[in-house]
Amino acid sequence: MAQTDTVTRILNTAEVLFAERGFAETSLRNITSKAKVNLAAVNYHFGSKKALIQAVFARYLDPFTERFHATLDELETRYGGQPIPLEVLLESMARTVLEVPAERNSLKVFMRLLGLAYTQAQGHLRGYIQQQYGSVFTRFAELVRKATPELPDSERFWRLHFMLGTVIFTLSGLDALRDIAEQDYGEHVSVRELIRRLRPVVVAGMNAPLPEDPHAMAG
Amino acid sequence: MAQTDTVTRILNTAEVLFAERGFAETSLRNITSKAKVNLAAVNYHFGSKKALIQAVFARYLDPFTERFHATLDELETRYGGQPIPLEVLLESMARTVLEVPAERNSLKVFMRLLGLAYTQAQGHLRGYIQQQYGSVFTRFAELVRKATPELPDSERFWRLHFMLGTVIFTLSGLDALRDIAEQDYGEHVSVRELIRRLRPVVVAGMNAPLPEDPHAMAG
DNA sequence: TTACGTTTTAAACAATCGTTTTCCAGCAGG
DNA sequence: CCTGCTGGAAAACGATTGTTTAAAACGTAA
Repeated sequence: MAQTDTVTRILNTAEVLFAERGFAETSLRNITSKAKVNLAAVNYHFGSKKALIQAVFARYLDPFTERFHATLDELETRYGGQPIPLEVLLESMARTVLEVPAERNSLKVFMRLLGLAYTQAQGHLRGYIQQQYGSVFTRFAELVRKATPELPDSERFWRLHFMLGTVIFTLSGLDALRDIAEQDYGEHVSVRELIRRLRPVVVAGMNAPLPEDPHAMAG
Repeated sequence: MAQTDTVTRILNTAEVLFAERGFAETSLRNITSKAKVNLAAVNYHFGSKKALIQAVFARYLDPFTERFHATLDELETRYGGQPIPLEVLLESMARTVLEVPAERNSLKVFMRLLGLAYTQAQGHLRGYIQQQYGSVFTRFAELVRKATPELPDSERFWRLHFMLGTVIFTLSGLDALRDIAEQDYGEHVSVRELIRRLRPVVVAGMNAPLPEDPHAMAG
């Protein structure tokens, strides 16, 4: 199928350009010219630029959610009702995140896209991701709840997002940070090296003592 | 001066729209029409859209750096050579961040702009901020170094950026998160409430145990 | 008043955007 | 044969972008 070739060439080029410059700053002409396909091909195969953006995300998130669900299945049977330790949960998530993009382009692109999805409002994107892939996060959050029964629900909610922020923010802006680190310390860090450094920080953050309540705590 | 009125009305409108939609998604016509000034006023008073973006940042970052330098001066004389505790440093930074926008619009706008500066590449912006306001961060990092002498330099560098990511990511995407939290727990969190929750997490993250080294650690 | 520098205004600029239309090439089954 | 369908190519669509131009309005000093 020559059609598939055009589609994947568009997707491969689009994901890189989106990750580099963002959605609004990347025109369809940028994509199609670099991908060596006709301009109209995007609207022909995807329908619109919005749909192309969603397709780029789906190509990462579909295999990710599938594998992550499988991983959680496996964990739940292995621990058979017993709460799964927080470290195991986080480690499993990190491993799944690392696995998926290995087959495709790079983890950098994947993380950068996640960061854009969060910050670059784009209305439709956040809704699409929430609706399409929200279930796996809900499931993960429920397992984290069982792993940290001492945490008030609202406190755990916020800490999960704090940690999500740490990881996505770091890996999303990795290129810029890597440049600074390299010129400051002359050391080049790999993504896996970074995740190794992230783990104890994330675990410590989740297990931090509860904030003292100044007036009254709603938790 | 009627000129100042136009300038500030442009800035006030621009910062809100930039924070809401991003830079590329906000046109000069959006700004000028909402600000009820002529379209050409932007190019007349600021020169270009890029310059307007930088001016928006400068209006927050100039007073911030000035106050933060003053705060650090005060801390250094109070502790007279002794290392300033990490909690004090973080607390001082948080207080300064909270102080500055109180006079103007809202903390939300300030944080959202910082998030955009990080993620929305915009080449010129990152360079501008780094070059214009890098010194105060360098000074802060040096004080953090003295406060955490047991940390390897590279480890501290990364953890500082981890924590920066946590705070900026959280407060930058606050609106979206707040919506989710509100519908999940029915509880409305204020920014100060969030910072109260952030503090123990950040401190714990900075003081986390060092990662075990799998092969060899360069730090 | 006249004159001058500053600010505002309306209009147009060229460039780029996402999308649509039109036409053509290739290949299937009747 | 030609009919129908799919994918690609070129061109044009109208809309919107940041920026510039030129003239009008303003306030102030001579």
